[in-house]
Amino acid sequence: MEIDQRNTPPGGKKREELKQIIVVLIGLPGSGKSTFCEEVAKISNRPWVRVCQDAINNGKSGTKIMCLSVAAAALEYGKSVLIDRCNIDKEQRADFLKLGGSETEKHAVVLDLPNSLCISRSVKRSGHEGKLQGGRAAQVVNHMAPKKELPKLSEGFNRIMFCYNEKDVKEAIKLYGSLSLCDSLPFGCFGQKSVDSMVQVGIRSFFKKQDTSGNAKSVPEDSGNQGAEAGSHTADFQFDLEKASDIIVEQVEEYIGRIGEAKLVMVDLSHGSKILSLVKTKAAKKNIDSNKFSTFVGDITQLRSCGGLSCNVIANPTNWEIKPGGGGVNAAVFKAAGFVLEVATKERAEKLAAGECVVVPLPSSSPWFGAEGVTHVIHVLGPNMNPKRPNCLKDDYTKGCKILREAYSSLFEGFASIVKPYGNKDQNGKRAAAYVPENNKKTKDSSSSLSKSGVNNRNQDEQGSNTKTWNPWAQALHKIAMSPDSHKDIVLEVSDHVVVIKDSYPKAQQHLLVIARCHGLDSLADVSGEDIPLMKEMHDVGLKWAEKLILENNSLEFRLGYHSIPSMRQLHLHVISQDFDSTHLKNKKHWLSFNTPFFLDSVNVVKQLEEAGELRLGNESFFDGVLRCHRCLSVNPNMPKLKNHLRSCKDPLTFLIQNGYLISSEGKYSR
DNA sequence: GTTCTAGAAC
DNA sequence: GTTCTAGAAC
Repeated sequence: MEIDQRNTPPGGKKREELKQIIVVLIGLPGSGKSTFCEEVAKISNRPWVRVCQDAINNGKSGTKIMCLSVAAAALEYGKSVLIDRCNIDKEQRADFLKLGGSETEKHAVVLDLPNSLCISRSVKRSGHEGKLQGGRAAQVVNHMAPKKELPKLSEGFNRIMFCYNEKDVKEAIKLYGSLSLCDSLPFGCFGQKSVDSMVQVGIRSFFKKQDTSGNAKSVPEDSGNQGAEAGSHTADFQFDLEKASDIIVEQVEEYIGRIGEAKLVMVDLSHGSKILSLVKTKAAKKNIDSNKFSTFVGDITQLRSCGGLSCNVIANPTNWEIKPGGGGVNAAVFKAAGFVLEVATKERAEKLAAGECVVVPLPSSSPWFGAEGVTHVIHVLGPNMNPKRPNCLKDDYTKGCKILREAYSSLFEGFASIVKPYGNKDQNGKRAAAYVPENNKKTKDSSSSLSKSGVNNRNQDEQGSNTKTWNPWAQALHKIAMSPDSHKDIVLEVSDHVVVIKDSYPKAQQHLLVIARCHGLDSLADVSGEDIPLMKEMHDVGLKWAEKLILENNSLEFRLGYHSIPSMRQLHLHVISQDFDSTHLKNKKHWLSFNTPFFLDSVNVVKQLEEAGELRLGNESFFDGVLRCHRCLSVNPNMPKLKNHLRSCKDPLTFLIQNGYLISSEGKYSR
């Protein structure tokens, strides 16, 4: 099931690789950043997303983290991104350079127009998104101007373009606006005046932190020095091992009954780990079921690929700022999970106090999600007994033990909250496993209390349909599948294995359901490898109907997929046009259930079953998300506004096209 | 899943 | 005042 290569370029040429670019605009207020972005987007046929800090918060000014999050999502969806904020110094730019993959090109466009021009423009403008206008604008520009710092390739940019006047800007707009999907630009610095002349025009402070060595070091490697926690030492485990193992076993014993069928495994990288053997012995003494709690020697970041263990949830002994660094498990976890974990973490909590934890659902764009099947990371902060680190408890083991106990307790509470809904329903199904790294205690204290909002997430895990009771209103599809003859008025097609109907409450112009007729297949949770032929048949039937409907109206585009956790009983495939133009599309859940990873594309479901033999399902935490347009990725404040926006947004569905998920008159799946 | 509606948000 | 959301009931 691969994309039909014939479809994409109309010329029949083999599809070239799509080049994604992140362009970091650099310039004072009034330098023309927003105009640059708007002009480029206007003339370009490439899917640009403008990430504007002045308007990112429902049209109001937002935070850098919001910008990072939106930019990361846009890149994930195959868009190129324009970062429309001042990005005046290296520090401001650094996080944006970590976005995207190694294939993503990082460009800087410097709008270094005269300060006087920036000021006069800012003062005069009205209706500015960031409300920066009038006299205050002049103040801000004057304040900001001395802090300007010239970007360098060594920061991580592939290309830097300097504009000093309106003519330069126009040329840059033309250049970026003319880039088609697969075009690239030469790497290097372009248009830069000589250093001497720059000093002459009085931008001396651009050199504030300039590296005079002339070395253009590769920056991406130095991620270690983020935050106070970074250091050359690995996380020194200086908690008394006897005491620690007592507490661990005691806490495991207390919580093991509360996590249903889920399992706990404690992991250490080193053979002959003292803490592992102590815990193992003590757990055995207490007759803790070794099927439910075990120890394991191996790399926590590669448990599935190298250890053969299928785990969803990883406990991470982090630092108080919940940031990468430290060199131990924490550094490894952040590295394996990628930058999206940092973004997802920041959205849930800024810092942790000792003994606290935060549950972070891992975005599906994380490499760890795909490679190892990790769905959640629980960051937890333990007590610090190392005098070389701040907030050392010295030898105060009364306090230390209390905090360690709290740390494990909150960790297991967090884990239980993830697995609870389905964890104890299934007898033979998949399970969520929490991994408790050995050096799970460390470092600093923090004064602020943590928002534990992250703890209320539910996990996909197992939806044991054998035990699930379905409400009467949820039985309609089941009844149709079991006796299609009694529903001839609504059945479009019936075969031995499937029934096709129009959805009674279509969420788009065209919305069909391909329902499996098999007994005992209530939802994706019941599907296993043996159902692959059925799933393929459902896909083919859905595809056939989509193609038929496209023949009748070639502007329709379709997506085929399943809800991770359906409301209606009986496995059913949605065949839904991507206009989402329907009076029945009413609430957030309607939208999010089709436009987040809660919706699983049929091709991907089959692929996962073939490759892994089991499925990774989405969970209901996606329903907490924002209402983002599936085309241009803009965020809309409520459903009516989103629906209004959808009526006019014409951006291509790049993400779906790229992944071969979209069925349109332009192309189709191979069979 | 939908409908209805109280009350929150604007 | 109107618009919009979200929870209860089915």
